[in-house]
This record gives sequence, structure tokens and C-alpha cells, in this order.
Amino acid sequence: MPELPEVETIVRDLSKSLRSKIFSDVIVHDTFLLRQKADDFIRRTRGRAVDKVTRRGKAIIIHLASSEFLVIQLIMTGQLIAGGQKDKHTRLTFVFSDGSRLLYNDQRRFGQLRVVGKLDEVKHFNILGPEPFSKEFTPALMQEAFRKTIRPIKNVLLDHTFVAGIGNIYACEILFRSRLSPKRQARRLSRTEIKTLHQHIIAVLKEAIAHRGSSMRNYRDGSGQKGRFNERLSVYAREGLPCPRCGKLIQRITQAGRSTFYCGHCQK
DNA sequence: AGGTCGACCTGGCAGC
DNA sequence: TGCTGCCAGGTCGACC
Repeated sequence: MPELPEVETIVRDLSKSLRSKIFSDVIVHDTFLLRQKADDFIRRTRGRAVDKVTRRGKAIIIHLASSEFLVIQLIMTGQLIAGGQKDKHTRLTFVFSDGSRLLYNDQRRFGQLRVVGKLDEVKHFNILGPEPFSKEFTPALMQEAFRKTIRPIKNVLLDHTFVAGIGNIYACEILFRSRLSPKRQARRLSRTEIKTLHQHIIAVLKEAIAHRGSSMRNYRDGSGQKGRFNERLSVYAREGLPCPRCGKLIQRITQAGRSTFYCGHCQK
């Protein structure tokens, strides 16, 4: 479900709404999503104060005052909703000492939650590439990564060991803005094209955050609201509609088992 | 070793 | 209405 901009929106909301709250109870309605025994998860959460909330890639990290971390990966359909009514997709209910509640809802049950003492206990974090807004994510680093692969550029953008946080929606949008065909081999990109791509990765993600992310079906922010960026999508989920730049029809192809949307006329 | 594919799970929607 | 098949924002492991 959510990519970097959606998770960043949730993290910013939670940073305010959870500030110095204390987990007074955790009700596990569905143990399937927990990466540890439910009693261990509850024991390490209950009674703990929230220190701060951060993000790594598409994962939400709630720093507990106990120096442990509650790591939440929403994967496809996970939602964290403040207040609201429990429904059939509510998998956990977090109760705070001031009486407020935070629901974890997840239609497809792909989400993962765990409490760890150190972040490197989460295997996923150890293979994750740099954050796109970090200093280390540079055109030079991209060029070095591209040199080593024969894959098309779309597949490389989706590879979280290359850069963290980009998913299918933003991979398509970034390539559209960069006027690059998703089928181009990454290693064939020129220095100038890589620089352009680098700029658009950052610009598109920042713009999406400014619009509180994109809501296709399930994404909601911490207040249960939809994101507004999907109104600005140029190609994603727009097969057969006119390209906003040239008017030719948007095409859909499959790459590495995922849908790619692009304009065959102005993405070269 | 790099790259692709299917599995994971649930539900919405189109087509018949 | 009810069935079938396809599709979905991600990640992981099996396999070539």
C-alpha cells in the first residue's frame, strides 16, 4: 500500500499525536501480523512511553522510552487510525493512558509489527538502500549501482536495496517526469539522464509528501483521511487515458510481475 | 550471483 | 445474482 510519501505523512502525524503518550494496553485481535509471541509483544509495549516516531524506507519506527523500538510495516493495506471504530479489519488496538486509541487495520494481513531492542534485528533494514533525501544518495551512487545491472530502470527504482521507499506508483511517476522509458536498461542511461532522474526522484517524493500522499484504495493518513496526490498522477493507473504532456494514450505493460504505466510517445 | 516468479491474504470489480 | 478471473500501493524465498 503505502510508499515513502504516505508513510512519511503518517509518521509526521503520529509524531504530534503520540508525543509523550504512554501505551496503557495493547489488544491483539489477530496474532498473525506479529513477528514475535503476542505476550512478548504486549509485555514490551504496555506501560512504555513514546519517545519519538521516525521512518526508514516504508517502515514506521516508534521509539519507546525503554530504548526499544516498535517497528510497523504497513506493506500493502495496513492503516494506523487514531480513534475510530474497530471493524473486521482491525488487527490490533493500542490504548493510551489518556484514554485515546490507535487502531491498526489491515485488510490483506500482510503487515508486520514487532518490538526490537536494536533496529538491526529487523533483517529488512540491513539490506535497505539509502534514503532518497539523504546526502549519500547521489547521482554518482546511482551511476555505480546502474553499472552493475542489466535490469530495466523501472525494476531498479523498485529495488529497495538500491534506494529505500520508492514503490510502484512513484517509480512510474518519476520516470514520466524524467521522460525516460521504463524499459531502458539502467546501465545505458547517460550521466545527464541519471542526474535528471535523481532530481525527479527527490522532487516527486517531496511533492507527494506535500499533498499527503496518494490514495488508491486503502491508504489513509493517521486521521483516516485520503491523500491528495493521486489527483496529480500523470500515468499511474491511467491506462488508455491521454498523456497530460502529449495527449497520446497511456500504456500499461508488465515488468517483473508489476504493472508499469507510461507514455510510449514522450518517454524515451 | 543476479534476476524473475510465485506465494503470502483479502476483497473489489468487470465480464459473462 | 452469482460465478470466475484478474487486479491491487510490498516483501520474501525458491529457483533458474
